[in-house]
Amino acid sequence: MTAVPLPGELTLVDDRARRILDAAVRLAETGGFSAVRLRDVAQASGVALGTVYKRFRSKEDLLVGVLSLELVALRERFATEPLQGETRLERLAQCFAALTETLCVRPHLGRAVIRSAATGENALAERLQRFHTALMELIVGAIRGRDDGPVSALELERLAVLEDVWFSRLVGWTGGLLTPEMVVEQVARAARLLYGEDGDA
Amino acid sequence: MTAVPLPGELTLVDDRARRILDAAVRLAETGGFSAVRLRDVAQASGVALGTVYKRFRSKEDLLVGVLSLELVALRERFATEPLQGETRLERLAQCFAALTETLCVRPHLGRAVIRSAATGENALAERLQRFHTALMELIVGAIRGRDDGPVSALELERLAVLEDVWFSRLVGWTGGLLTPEMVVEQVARAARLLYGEDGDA
DNA sequence: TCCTTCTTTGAAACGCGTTCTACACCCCTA
DNA sequence: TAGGGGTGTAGAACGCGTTTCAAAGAAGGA
Repeated sequence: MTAVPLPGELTLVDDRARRILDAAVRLAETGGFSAVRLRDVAQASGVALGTVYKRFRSKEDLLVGVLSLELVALRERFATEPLQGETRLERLAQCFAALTETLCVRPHLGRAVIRSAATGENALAERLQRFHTALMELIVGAIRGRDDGPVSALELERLAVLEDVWFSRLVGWTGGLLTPEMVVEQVARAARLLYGEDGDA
Repeated sequence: MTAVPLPGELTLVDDRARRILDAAVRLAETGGFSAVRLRDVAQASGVALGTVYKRFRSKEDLLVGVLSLELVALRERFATEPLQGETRLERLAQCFAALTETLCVRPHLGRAVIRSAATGENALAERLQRFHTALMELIVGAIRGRDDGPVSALELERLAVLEDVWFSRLVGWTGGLLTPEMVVEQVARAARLLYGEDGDA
């Protein structure tokens, strides 16, 4: 009996898929994208190669699956320890700093995952769409103050822009053009441009 | 005698490299990334496979080279027929519309090229850095009005953000999530967010 | 003209993502 | 107890990016 993934939900993977994802993480941590050889993934997770392809459409699909797991972990972390910033702009910066840190503390893994997400394969669209939605929800939840009302459409547009900036800069990091600190700093600067220096709204 | 590429310059490719790039364009136009098989590129351009690898470090490198060629063509077009918009914001929107159109009129080619640029290979860093610089110069030149002064640092930051938005959304297009019209529209909207609705500054 | 060095060539070889095939297993229903 | 559909497995096979290598040109320099 295999668990069927619900629409919009990131998790809900069966036992085999979980082991496959774990193996992919281990391999990517040490050697990055190229070290995630699907034969090795299969062996390390104790399944046949065909089973890997039964769960994931491609190597990139698998690594985007890893990305989703990271997001779930971060979501739980934010649930237990909310961001501390006074203003929304501060919390925004902290949020993207945490997101960046999550990907950059294990550089090989982060690069592999981002590269996979950036590939732009049509087969990845569905998974990436879900990831995008979940990320947006995560950010919205993380930056909302205790006594804030609902986020406006304007706010959502700004957040989408910031997400784009973040993604682009991460690709720059992946390519060796930027450091994680630069990524964080530049997203924060973009946020200031969008919100005005004061950080109200 | 092989032409040595000057730093910061996109063109200056020798005859063989040019033929290789042309062949890559032809193949990518019809079948996209996967149709650009380097054996075919070599045969179609009349050189040996080793020569292709002498000029380009990888398949992605080759396709980023194609991207640079596109940029050169667009630069010449802007030089002969400047953008017509009244306000800087209008010209900005037109500029990104032209950029998007350039990539999206031949979808297979555009997707292949963007995918290559998004790969985040360290080996591509240098070439992409040059491309990025040239693109920035192109945009700055294209949106400057006849009687404008030099662009401010603030303006450059805003443009960098817009470039990020554009890139991210193009990746979205590549993945089948967005249409070219949506890309253009959303970049324009981001510009309005950054500049304020009026479009001065 | 001969030697040296660099480039190009043709072809083979390697690695790995991806697909395919044949077979075993398990659960279900008749 | 027999049969059948779905899933997993082992392993081979295929395609293509990339590397390697020996041999052939090509372009100076003495």
